[in-house]
Amino acid sequence: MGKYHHGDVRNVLLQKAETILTEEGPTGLSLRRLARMTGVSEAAPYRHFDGKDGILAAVAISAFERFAEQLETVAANVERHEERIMKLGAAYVGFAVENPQHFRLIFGRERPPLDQYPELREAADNAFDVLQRAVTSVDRKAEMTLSEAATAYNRALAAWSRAHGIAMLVIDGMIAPPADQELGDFVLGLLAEDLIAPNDA
Amino acid sequence: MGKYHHGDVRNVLLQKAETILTEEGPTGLSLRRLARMTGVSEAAPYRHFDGKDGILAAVAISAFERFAEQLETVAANVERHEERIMKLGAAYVGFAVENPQHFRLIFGRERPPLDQYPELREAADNAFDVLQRAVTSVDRKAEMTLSEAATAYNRALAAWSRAHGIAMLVIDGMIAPPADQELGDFVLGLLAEDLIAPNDA
DNA sequence: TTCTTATGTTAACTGAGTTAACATTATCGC
DNA sequence: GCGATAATGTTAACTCAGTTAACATAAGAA
Repeated sequence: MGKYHHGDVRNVLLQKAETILTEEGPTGLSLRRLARMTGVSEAAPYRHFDGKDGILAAVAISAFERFAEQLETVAANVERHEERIMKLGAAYVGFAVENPQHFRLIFGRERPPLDQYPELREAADNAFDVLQRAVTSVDRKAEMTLSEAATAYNRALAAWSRAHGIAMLVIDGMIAPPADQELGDFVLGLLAEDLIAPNDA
Repeated sequence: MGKYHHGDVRNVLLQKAETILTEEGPTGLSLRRLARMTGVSEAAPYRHFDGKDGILAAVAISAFERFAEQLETVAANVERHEERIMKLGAAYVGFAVENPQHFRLIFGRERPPLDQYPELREAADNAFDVLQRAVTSVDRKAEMTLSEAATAYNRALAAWSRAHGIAMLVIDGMIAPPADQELGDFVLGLLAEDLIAPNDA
């Protein structure tokens, strides 16, 4: 005789969903299990979310928001352009390492289709905007020629790719920092590796 | 009254598994469906594979092999070290773009655990060896100091990360070549972006 | 108060993974 | 050739997931 309308089911579901996602990833997240954990009937979640994708979308949205916030903070607090790119990359990888499941959720194939969740699309766009602005904005406010702009854009993409690749390989356990090195230093080292001119033959 | 022992079930299953994986990814691949497509009972696949992970492992192994082959071919046919890294990166991304589902399978979280499939581990290790050898081997066979070796290793990781990041972002639809550019040129451009010394302030 | 909406319930359907129990065919030692 | 054994196939069942329909009750507006 579960009491009807305890009024907070949606939030509780979201909360538990966060927990499960963090611990086991989207595959382990099942609506039935969620319902059981919440002490509510197995169909109840459907009153609050548009099926499994719906709940994943909700979680993904908040993940995108945290992600964007963290990047924004870093970007806002570093003056030099190069340093900003580096720190941003480190923050990018840092988020991935601290929240691997969320990172996978927002980038991977399990992410609900953006077309079907406008708020999700918005959250995603916003996060990428933060990234892009932070990377492309240069210190001096000189006007750029078209080709300079193109170069800046490509450099942004290249930087993003670099961070993304490191993040992915690290959370998938393909590469790891050597025993005597902190993760942060390791990442910064890798990011720097490409910035240093390899002007050998 | 399906005839017993038509003798090729395993291969047919693998074949169909390839097809489904290519078209829909690992989620769409179901043993029951596979069995139905093959015209065999729904439990039959379990005689040939160790459950779903087993069949995924088999597919992943062959994917790793193709991947390694393609990288090897590229690495073997380019003399200059820098050019080899570039071409290798392009091939890496090329494989991902041409076989996105396979690429995801061998790198992603759906990949069966390496611990449980020794042949899979072997295939994986082999592919990464190819990569690493190709990237770290330098033209001149000078002996390296320890710190030089460490640098070379880090540079290899950086190059790998770069290619991996581009591959991921492209197959996940996060970045795309501009309309007037071929994918290959686009990728080479991004790869080069980091190799060119950005020696501005 | 009564009508409507939101939110909860139970029960059912579908489809997946997996296993057990059983049946048939190959194959190998004799 | 023949019989034991392994390999390979079958059916039937179990569990769990997602999802929906039909129904019940609580809250709030008219």
